[in-house]
Amino acid sequence: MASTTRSKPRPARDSEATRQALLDAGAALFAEHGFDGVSVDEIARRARVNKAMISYHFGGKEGLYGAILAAAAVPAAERLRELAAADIPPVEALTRYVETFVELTEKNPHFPPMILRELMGGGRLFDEAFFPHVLAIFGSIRMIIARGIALKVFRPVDPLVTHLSVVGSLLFFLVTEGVRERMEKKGILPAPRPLPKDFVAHLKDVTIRGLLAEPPRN
Amino acid sequence: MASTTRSKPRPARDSEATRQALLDAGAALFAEHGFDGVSVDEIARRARVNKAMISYHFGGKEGLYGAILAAAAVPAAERLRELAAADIPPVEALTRYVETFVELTEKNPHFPPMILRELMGGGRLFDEAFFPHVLAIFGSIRMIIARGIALKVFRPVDPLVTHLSVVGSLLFFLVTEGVRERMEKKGILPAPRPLPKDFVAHLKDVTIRGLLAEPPRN
DNA sequence: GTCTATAGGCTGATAGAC
DNA sequence: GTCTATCAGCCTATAGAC
Repeated sequence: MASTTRSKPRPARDSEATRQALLDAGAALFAEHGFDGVSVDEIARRARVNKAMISYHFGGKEGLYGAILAAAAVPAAERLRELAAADIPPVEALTRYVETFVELTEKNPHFPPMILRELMGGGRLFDEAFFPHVLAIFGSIRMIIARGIALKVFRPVDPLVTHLSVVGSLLFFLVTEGVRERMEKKGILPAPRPLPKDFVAHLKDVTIRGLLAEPPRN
Repeated sequence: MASTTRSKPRPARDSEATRQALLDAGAALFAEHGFDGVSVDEIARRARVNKAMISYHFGGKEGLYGAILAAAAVPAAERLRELAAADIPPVEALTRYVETFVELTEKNPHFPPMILRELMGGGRLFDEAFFPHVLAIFGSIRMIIARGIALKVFRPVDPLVTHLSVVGSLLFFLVTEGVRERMEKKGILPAPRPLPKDFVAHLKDVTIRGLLAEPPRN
């Protein structure tokens, strides 16, 4: 795994670096413009790599796209699934879910736009190995909410609807950071640009208040 | 406005119908696949119209796209702006905002995906006549929230962050109806598919609880 | 207003040299 | 593993007949 040690005769110079450059360039471009909005020439240029390498390493444009999606979805699904399975009080679990989600997207800011595009579009990769991971990511928070209701910590809301509203507002916030940044530069943002941590704090505050069976003392 | 009366000599057979067919077909396809994911051939085929008509009536693919976006954004912005300007108690205004938003998208289900794609993407049409309307749509709810805070009906939350979370979850719900429909058909949806009215009810319930200065009696 | 035919550019993929 | 050269296919736009 630690790549070529530079002493053996045959193996190549830098195969892993090429792969990674393509994954990085592709993620940024696909997130911003969608699968159809990006050409393999652009990706190769940005990665400073020959475009034939996309076919060589990933079997083509679709293969690269799928690899990028999986590289982000698999670890995210794993961490969030663990969190949902752990025996943590519902309020804390919900909080940690949101924090973990944001933390994951700080490592990989291109994941939210890509997954949202997949949810909107016909669903290019929705049958393959990818779909179960999406289910895990969304299912985890749904389970946390359902558990909170079962324990009577939360009011008897609909878990499916509730998890959509929490994850939805979170995803929306994350995918629109770019617009706000651009608006701020133009000076047309009506208030200081909120940081992810501000949004997380708000979401925790308001949704917990909205869900709790026993309203907090003000 | 009532189109050709079929008696005069020169005017053409059905120009308005052609325009409308292109607007309808384009809206459906752009919403599902994005600007780059759709070819003018597909649009023309779906509209049962010759593709040269796109250039003739709208000056090209981009022109059609802009016309579709404006046709939905302009009336929406107008109605929501009125609502924000009216002197209505904050809780009711917030409720009506969400209801109006959903009602507007029932007339035009392709608007939420299109606007979300615009917000994510580099922003193809973001400088033109279109941008002010987006500002009005989002600004209206921000104003309602700010008013609620000023009147001490709502807790002193950040209006910018708060309106993002409300509109965000709403938009997310609307643009993911397609996936849930497909999942339901496959039998992999973990609960009965929530209708827009269920979601609206939930959003009203939970956000109002989360925002109110005086928590409601349970 | 509508349609056919076509131009000209760009797309993704690959064969074959190194 | 990498790169160059090249291909066939699709794309949008338009000139010109009706």
